[in-house]
Amino acid sequence: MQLSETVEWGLHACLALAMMPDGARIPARALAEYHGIKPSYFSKAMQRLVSAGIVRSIEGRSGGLAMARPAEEVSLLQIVQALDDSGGFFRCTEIRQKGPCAAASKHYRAPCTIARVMHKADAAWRRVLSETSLADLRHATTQELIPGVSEATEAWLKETGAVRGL
Amino acid sequence: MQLSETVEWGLHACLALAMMPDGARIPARALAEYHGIKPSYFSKAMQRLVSAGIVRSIEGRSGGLAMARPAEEVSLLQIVQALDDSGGFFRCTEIRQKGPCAAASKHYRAPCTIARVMHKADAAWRRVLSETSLADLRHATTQELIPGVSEATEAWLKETGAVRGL
DNA sequence: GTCGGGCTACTCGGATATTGGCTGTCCGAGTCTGACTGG
DNA sequence: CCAGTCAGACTCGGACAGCCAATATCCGAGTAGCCCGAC
Repeated sequence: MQLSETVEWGLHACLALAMMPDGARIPARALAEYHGIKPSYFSKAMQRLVSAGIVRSIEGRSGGLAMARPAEEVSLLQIVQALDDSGGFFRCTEIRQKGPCAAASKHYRAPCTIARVMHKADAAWRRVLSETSLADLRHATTQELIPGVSEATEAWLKETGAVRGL
Repeated sequence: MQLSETVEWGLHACLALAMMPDGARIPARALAEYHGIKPSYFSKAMQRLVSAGIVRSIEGRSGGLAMARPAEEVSLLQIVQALDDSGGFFRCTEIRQKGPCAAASKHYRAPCTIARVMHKADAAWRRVLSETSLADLRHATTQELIPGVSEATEAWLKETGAVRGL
């Protein structure tokens, strides 16, 4: 089982948005091209982030995308869940109640032992992601820049005029 | 995103097998019926556990399934990975190297910050499951038995003659 | 009575359809920009 | 010179196909047990 590829896209996109100065916005098409992603499906992922209140979309001719909240108030878990949420990896279908030897459903109040362990693992996974904010990610990324990328990015943004609102 | 339903089946099946006395075996068909699962696809899940070395299959007329190893030596992670393994939930496709502003691939030795956090979350998930053995699960289950199920199970097994090899 | 052989029934294992959801694409509604026109 | 108006182009958002993997099913190869017959 694997997370949707849109999760990776959304994380990189949010990281890029969080690095832009306040008030700036960039069209989804340009953001996709910058990451080498096909824009059509990428915009669908951004839609989900918008409806989740993480990303803000500005319409119109010089519109684009921007973070809706400060990076400090956005956890990676929120991003991931907005893009690929099924309420946890493990879903207990209560098969212990389904066999020919099951008791009355009245007796199955507490979750079964298997579900408890699996949900504990799910919680551990979510915990790591909820404890990391987008600002943490941004800080770590700026600490280990790849040589030349910042300059190339700035030049590319200037050349294409993708960033607006400054 | 969600784990395959076969994971739940496999966990319950292994728990049931681990509760049987040594030397006993039960056909996959009976094990599926006991859990209220359609046998056809269930057997495919059991196949994977067999090829992973977790479950042993005895062929022939009075054949069936049994644990291949003691329950103490089987972690839940092994069961889950045998049934639904994709090498972790998050897969980094290195999109940071794919845009028009990427540097030479020589400079991307270390994993990117996003992948690092996601892999850390994956590790936390796997850790919980690797620290729980099937014997732990069996112990916890016997501590909180549902009233009447043990008796009904024993009667059903005797009635259908599903268990062999005693 | 005992041993051997063959038959039967039952098991697992893999080859084969089917379905649901993620992936990928497109076009329409809405809106901001910018220029043009009139005062 | 300035304000109002209008056309234009570009944006997001949702509706519409395609494809892959998980699901579901079936049948065949193989084996252990059991019955029968011969010695």
